[in-house]
Amino acid sequence: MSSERQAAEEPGGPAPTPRGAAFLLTQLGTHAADRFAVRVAELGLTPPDIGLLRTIATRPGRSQRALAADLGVVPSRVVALIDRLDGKGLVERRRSTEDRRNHELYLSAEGGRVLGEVRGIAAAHEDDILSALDDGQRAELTELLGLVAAQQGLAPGIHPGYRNLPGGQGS
Amino acid sequence: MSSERQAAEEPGGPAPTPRGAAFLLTQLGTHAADRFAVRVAELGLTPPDIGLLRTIATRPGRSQRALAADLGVVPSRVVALIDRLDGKGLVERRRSTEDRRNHELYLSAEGGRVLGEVRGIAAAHEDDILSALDDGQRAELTELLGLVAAQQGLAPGIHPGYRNLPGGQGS
DNA sequence: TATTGTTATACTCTATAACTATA
DNA sequence: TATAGTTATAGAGTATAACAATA
Repeated sequence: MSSERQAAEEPGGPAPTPRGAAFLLTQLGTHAADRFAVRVAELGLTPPDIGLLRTIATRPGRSQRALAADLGVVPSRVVALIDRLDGKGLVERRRSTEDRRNHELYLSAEGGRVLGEVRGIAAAHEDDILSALDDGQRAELTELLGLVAAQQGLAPGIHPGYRNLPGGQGS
Repeated sequence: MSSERQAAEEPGGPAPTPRGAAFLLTQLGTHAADRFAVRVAELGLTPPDIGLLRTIATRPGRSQRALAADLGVVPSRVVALIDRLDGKGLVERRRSTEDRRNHELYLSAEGGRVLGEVRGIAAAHEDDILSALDDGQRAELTELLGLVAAQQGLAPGIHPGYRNLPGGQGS
């Protein structure tokens, strides 16, 4: 926040709150995540569920271990997440015939259908969040965010929220 | 995500992961929050701590109840957060002389000093996150994010992460 | 002996509800 | 009776470590 003003030197009013781009990013990122969570909750799903469905759809037949590595979470957490989706009939575990220790993960037909619904929800969500901007501004914003994400080393489509870090407020 | 492609119709490769602006926002927002958390951890503070320090600095002398309302959290949570900061000597609770039920909240001298350090950290954080962009692009991004934040009704400087919503992955 | 998936356990964060003191 | 702050408790989420089956 190179343009941030200091509190003690403002006699007229107290400390300004940060409005730098980094703060705006976390503020808007949390807001967008919250809104999306509300939307997919109507399907009985949580945002982590969605991430799993997407990842399995992208590369079907992989093991739970490999999925855990992709997402950057511990294997035991994948167990609990898959249990949920398996119980809902959205994901199937199939014992590998090559190595019977492995579970190959696949989306069920119903899982594929639900993921299609999620795509519709995501599109509506995008329109909602960006409703302040016209098409040109949306393209501009998307390009700038893409540049930042690439430079910061964020894997396309993998949400860093699967990682384990302290806190949660951010600036 | 109006430009999102469908998985089943891509024979060459499996489902693409979302790259719309809304997904980029949550991805980058979470990433920026994580990075900031790591930075302030060196001061022994968490991101929620920072938000409290900032809010108290902005409007000193207010009650815990009022602070809870500002941040959108339950009063009992403010108790725990202030306990932390009080124990570190950064915040002072003073019994109101007008209504002895109230605790007026103030930053200690040390608290003000630490908040100054946080401003430096926030500036370095901003430079880090935006290092992919030149000055013109940073201004452009900040303006676009400001438009979106205003339209979405986000209060300047108040982090929505203080709210209580399900999930955490977002799109 | 090493690896996959699982279970058992503990820890952190946060909300709800009951309680104390002041009004 | 109502309100400010506090304490006690419970629930969700997630990690670590021990375990069983398979290699």
